[in-house]
Amino acid sequence: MIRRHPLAEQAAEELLRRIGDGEWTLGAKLPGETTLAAQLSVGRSTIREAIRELAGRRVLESRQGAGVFVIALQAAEDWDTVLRKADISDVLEGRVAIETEAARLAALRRTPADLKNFRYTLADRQRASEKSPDDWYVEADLAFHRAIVTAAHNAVLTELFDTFVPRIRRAMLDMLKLDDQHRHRFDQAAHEAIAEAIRAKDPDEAAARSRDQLAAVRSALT
Amino acid sequence: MIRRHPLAEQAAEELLRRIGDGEWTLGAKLPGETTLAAQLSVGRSTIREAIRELAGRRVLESRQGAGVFVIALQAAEDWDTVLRKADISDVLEGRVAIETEAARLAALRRTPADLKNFRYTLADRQRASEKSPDDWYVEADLAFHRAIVTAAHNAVLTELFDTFVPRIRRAMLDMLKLDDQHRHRFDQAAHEAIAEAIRAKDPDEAAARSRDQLAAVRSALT
DNA sequence: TTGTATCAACTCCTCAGACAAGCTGACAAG
DNA sequence: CTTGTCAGCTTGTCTGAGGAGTTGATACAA
Repeated sequence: MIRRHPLAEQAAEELLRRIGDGEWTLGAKLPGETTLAAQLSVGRSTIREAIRELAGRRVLESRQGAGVFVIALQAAEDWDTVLRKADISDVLEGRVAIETEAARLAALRRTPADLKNFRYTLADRQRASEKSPDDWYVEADLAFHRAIVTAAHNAVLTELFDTFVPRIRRAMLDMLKLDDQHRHRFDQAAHEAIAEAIRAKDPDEAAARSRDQLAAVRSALT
Repeated sequence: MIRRHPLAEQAAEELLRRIGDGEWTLGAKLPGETTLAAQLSVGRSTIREAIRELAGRRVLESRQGAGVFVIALQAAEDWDTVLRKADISDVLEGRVAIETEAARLAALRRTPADLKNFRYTLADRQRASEKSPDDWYVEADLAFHRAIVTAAHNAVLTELFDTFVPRIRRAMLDMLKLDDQHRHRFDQAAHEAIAEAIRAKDPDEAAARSRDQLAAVRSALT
C-alpha cells in the first residue's frame, strides 16, 4: 500500500475529522496519548506529532499533567486559501468594501506624509504604465492603492488589504497577459482623482472616485 | 496565571525567530533534525514536534529523505488573534466597511428568502431587546446583521463578517454590562430602516442607513 | 462539618536508541 | 550523453525509560 501522507499527518486528519463529527466538543478532553495511539494503531510519538500539528493550527491545546483539550471546533482556514478558492468577483467586491471605506477615512485623516506618499506612488505608477513590464506596473498600481489604505490609519483595514493583495495581483497579471494593447493601463486620471479628493478632505468624493475606479477594474477582470 | 512553555514550543519559537531574521530564506532547507537538536540542546523528538507545530502553521514543510523546507517567511497570524489585539474602533471601522457594502449589494440581489430571513431575525431582535438577558439580545442583533450580509450573496464578505463577529460580540457584551438602563437596546427602528431600504432595492439608501446605525454603535462603544 | 495535608494515579514532556523508508548526488557502465 | 546502481544522507516510526505537573481521593486535625 502506498502512503502519500505520513502517518502523523493522517492521524491529525483523523482527529480533526472526529472533532468535526462532534465526538469531542469544545473544551472537551481527548483520551490519553497511549489510548489514542492504540485506537489508531500507531506509536505514541506519532500521535504526539499529530497533536502538535493541530496545536499549531490552534485546534488542540495540551497541558502537562492534565490532558489534551479541544480549543476550536475546526481549523481556522487561513485567508490566503479562502481567497484563492473564492470567485474573483467576490474578492473584488471585498476589495471595494475595504478601499472605498479606507478612501473615506483617509480624506479625514491624511497627513502631509500621506500626501507625499501619494505623489511618489502616483508618479511611479505613471512611469510604469508607459513602458514597464506587466509585473512592474501591477506592483506600482498596488503600491498606490496601499498608500490610500495606509492613509486611513486603521490597522485592521491595512491588514485586510494586504491579505487581499496576493489574489488581486494574480488576477491582474492574468488579465494583462491576455491584453496585448495594454488598454487597462491608461486610467491614471482616475487614480489622480482619488488622491485629489483625499487631499481636499472630501470623504464622499474620495469614496465615490475609489468606487468608480474599482468598478472599471472589475469590469475588466470579469 | 503563569504560563510555562514546553521545550518543543520554545524550539518552535526559536526556529520562527531565525526564519524571521533571515537565517533561512523562502524555500531554503533547514539543517537536519539531529543538527538542530544539537544546536538547541534538545532531543530529536523535541525538534520534530517543533517542526510539526510550524508545519501545522504552514511555515515549514518536511519531506522524507529530502529535508525540512521553509514555505512561508512568517506565520500567517490568524485573524482572530489580529482582531483581539486590534483597537476596537479599528475593528468597528472594518465592520462598517463590510456591512455597508454588503447592504448595498443586498439591495441589488436580495431574494424572497432573504426578505423572509429579515422578518424573522428582526422579530427575534425586537423580542430580545425587550426582556431577554444581554447575551440573547446580542445574538439576536448579530443574527439580523448576518442576515443582511448573507443577502449580499458574496462568500468573501460573509466570511469576513463571521471573522469579525467574536470580537464584536465581546465588545458589545462588555458595553452592555456597564449600561444598566439598556439605553442601547432601543434602536430597532434603525434596523427596520436598513431592511426596508434593501427590500425597496435602494442600494445607496441601504448603505446610508447601515452606516448610520453602525455609527450609533460606534459612538456607544468608544 | 470543614479545612488541610498527603499521596497515588493519572497525564503530558523529554530523551535516547534503533530501524525503516525515501531522496540525492556521485560514479561507473553502456 | 544516457542510464543504472549505490552509498550516504534525510525524515518517519516505534519502543522504553524517566521526569514533571495535575487531579481527585483519603486521612487527619480543628
